Amino acid sequence: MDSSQAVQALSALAHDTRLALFRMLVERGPDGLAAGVIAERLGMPPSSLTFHVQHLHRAGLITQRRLGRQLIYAADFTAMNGLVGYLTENCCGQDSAICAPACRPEAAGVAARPGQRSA
Amino acid sequence: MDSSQAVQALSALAHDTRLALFRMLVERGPDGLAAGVIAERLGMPPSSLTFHVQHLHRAGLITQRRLGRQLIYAADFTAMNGLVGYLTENCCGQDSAICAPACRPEAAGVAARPGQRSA
DNA sequence: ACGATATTTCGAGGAGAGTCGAAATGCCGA
DNA sequence: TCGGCATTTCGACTCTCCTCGAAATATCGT
Repeated sequence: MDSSQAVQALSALAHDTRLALFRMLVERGPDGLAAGVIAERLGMPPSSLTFHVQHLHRAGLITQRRLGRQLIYAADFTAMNGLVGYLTENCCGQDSAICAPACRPEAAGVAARPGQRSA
Repeated sequence: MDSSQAVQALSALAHDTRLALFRMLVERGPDGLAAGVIAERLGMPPSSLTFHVQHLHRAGLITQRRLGRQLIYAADFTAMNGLVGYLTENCCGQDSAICAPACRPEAAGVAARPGQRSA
């Protein structure tokens, strides 16, 4: 991931609606969610949803697949992975460790602590 | 860090100039850099620099302190820490590990590979 | 083939971001 | 106190983002 890709991904996530949308897809996992369902949950007209979904798609943060007459969107964990990696390596200090809360081995084992993923 | 703060931080970082500015401050470390120096390095007029620097400051990503007649800006690692933590916990899947490249113990040792921090 | 459903594309409008020169503010040295 | 340097504030402009209704496209069931 280069800095231009990072800016695109950051920009895609830097909006209330889109961050909520992305988190919804992350929670849902690989199954993803149909555009209509997302629009309804977010309470916005279909055309507005398309705008945001495309923004995230262009940034490579979500995937799109067709299921009958529905379009299913799902979070692309690999891409998010890349973004977090970029931020950690380029924006968290050279001697690392300064900013590595995501790197606590304990956290990996426990994972998905109920209290933290409030939605 | 709540989602509104995350959006503000992401938005602050979601711009070529500001991402470059922030990375410059990260490289520089706690000593920080004077506004004038940053403006010169980035090749932009002082008033434009102020605009971007304030954006990052409002988002809590950088600190400001006065040194004589200069204003020194420095990266706030705690804030960046918070952002990366937020993204890891809320946008990387509940069973974590899915998106934890920042968690390779080896990476911590190597860190800041010269080739990566190009611009 | 036809009607219904799901979603996108198009077009227009308003709101906010980004840019920069000129003027104002804050701080230093003499 | 006065001139000069470092930086911010102000004002105006352009450009892109966001929003949403209406029309177009794609797929399914009959």
